Amino acid sequence: MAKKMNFRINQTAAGLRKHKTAAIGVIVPNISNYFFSSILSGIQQVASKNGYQVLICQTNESMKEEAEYIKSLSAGRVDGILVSLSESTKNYKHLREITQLGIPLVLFDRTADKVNAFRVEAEDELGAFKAVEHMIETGCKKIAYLAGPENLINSQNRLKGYKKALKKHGLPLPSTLIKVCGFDSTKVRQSILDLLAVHGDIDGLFAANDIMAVEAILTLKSLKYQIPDQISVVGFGDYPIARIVEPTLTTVSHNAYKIGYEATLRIMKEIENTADPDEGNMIEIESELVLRNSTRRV
Amino acid sequence: MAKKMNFRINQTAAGLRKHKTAAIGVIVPNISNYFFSSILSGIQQVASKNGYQVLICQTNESMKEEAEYIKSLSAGRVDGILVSLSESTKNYKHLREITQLGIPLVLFDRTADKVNAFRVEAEDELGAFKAVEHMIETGCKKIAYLAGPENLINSQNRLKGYKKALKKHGLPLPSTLIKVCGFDSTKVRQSILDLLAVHGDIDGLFAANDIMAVEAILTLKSLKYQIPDQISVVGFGDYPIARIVEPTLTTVSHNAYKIGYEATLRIMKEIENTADPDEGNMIEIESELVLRNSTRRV
DNA sequence: GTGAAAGCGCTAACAC
DNA sequence: GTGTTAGCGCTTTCAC
Repeated sequence: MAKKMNFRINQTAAGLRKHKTAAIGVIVPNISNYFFSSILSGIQQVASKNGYQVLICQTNESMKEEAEYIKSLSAGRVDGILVSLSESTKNYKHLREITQLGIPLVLFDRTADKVNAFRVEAEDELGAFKAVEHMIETGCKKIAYLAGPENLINSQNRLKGYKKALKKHGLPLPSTLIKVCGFDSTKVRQSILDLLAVHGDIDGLFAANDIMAVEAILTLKSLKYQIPDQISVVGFGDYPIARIVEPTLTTVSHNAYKIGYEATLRIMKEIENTADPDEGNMIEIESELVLRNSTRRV
Repeated sequence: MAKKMNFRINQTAAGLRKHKTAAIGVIVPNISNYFFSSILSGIQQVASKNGYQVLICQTNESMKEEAEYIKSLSAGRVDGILVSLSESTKNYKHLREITQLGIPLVLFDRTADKVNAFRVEAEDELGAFKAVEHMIETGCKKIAYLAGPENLINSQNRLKGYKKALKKHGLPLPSTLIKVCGFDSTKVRQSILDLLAVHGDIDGLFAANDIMAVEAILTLKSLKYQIPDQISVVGFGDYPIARIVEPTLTTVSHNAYKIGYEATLRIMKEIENTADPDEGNMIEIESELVLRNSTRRV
């Protein structure tokens, strides 16, 4: 009979009654960035399979928008919230509010350890370490770093990995080898010119993401540098452009899909009160160095 | 007082009472595809600015999942639905159901004119026509076409544009010049080998999207063809890889963001009953030919 | 103007 | 088992 009348339960009413919306809110800096869209794809897949809808919000790297979305989502719209912090997020009041309201919160990729929430991170430090060590092992003696936004924990961790690798192999680290570009490909060309003006003998360049790395390759080629023979280049993220640029880009692969997958598993557990307390307060998704032609062979 | 207690209205309850969820459902084949993620970005931006939340669902090109999401969304979860059809969608029963329920529906990009819903489309036919005419005007005499999935209206329209351009300029069109690859880059290499076996004198190649076009460039380069001098290549979509591949790819730019923007404007009008009846039942977002180095100069 | 009350569509609890 | 009812948190209406 219900079928005959094509009856469908109204999720809004059911949600009101059950104090459950069966929806998860996701806040990301930029939907159309390949890395985030891959994470979103993972989130959507798992959530959907488990009967949750996914509400997606885009902060455009603005802390203000981030706070507004959090407010809006936490007003009974969703059962739990996944957040990847914006570049400009410098305090975490808005995040603490949702945990105080008792709404489950999980941070992914762009995280903060000053918030009491489970974190799903990429292996930023280890990934960067592997990348730089690979450059050293293939003969680089002077490796510059195009860094990401300074207040992002990811940038800080990648910088740590870079420094660690240099230190381990006894290479000097003048601070002038590091240029902060902030994930922004428009600053890459000038940064490289500045670097080369001070250090004409750079033989390696590590960039905080693939977009910057590809821009670096294009810049260096326009300056008639041979890649990888004169300068090796490594990126971060394994974006589609990494396989296309010439030479193809050696890069640290992130497994974005798995980050989304794990973050969603965790938030569902928190919503359903089945989270394992032994799991700790974070997991790291393994990063893998993908060797291509912008670095030399061993 | 309300502020002091940090009171926030419960959207679920308000939605139940007002018969309004202030949410828009979006169904796309693949979130992590650059074209769709750019559209989603546009949708999210406009919706959010107008007080709507965005619920995103991913069909993975499956008609079955598409139908399930439509069922789920139309059960009182959203005020209107935006759909971009999956590759495997061959009938439209599930779409007609939502219009029968009185839920506003707008189709975007991957549309169907057999459904009674407003459509926001890219200029597929005109874009393809411009692309092929440009190849002809720069000296191509025998242009092959790597086609997309046959049942998608976009593929059909691009094919029309291709044929129209050849016809206008009096070029012959043996059916063996058309290879259906289905947006799938894995089939490109074999298709090109097959094409060249029959037509060794091809001097132009038009691909239904940039992913295929880039794969074509890589294949042709591996076969020692000079691009664009021996063979010109044009793609469709203006993905980030188009600027990176060597030679850089001439392609038809879609304005994905605007497609999302316009689709959202329309669905909001339908939800709020302010849709202009004079607007017709579709709009086309202008496509633009972006000239790069995979085609010759005039 | 201010305040009380009905009811949106559902589910959980309880009575039969 | 089957049927009835209260109430989730809000908005709208209607009475004051």
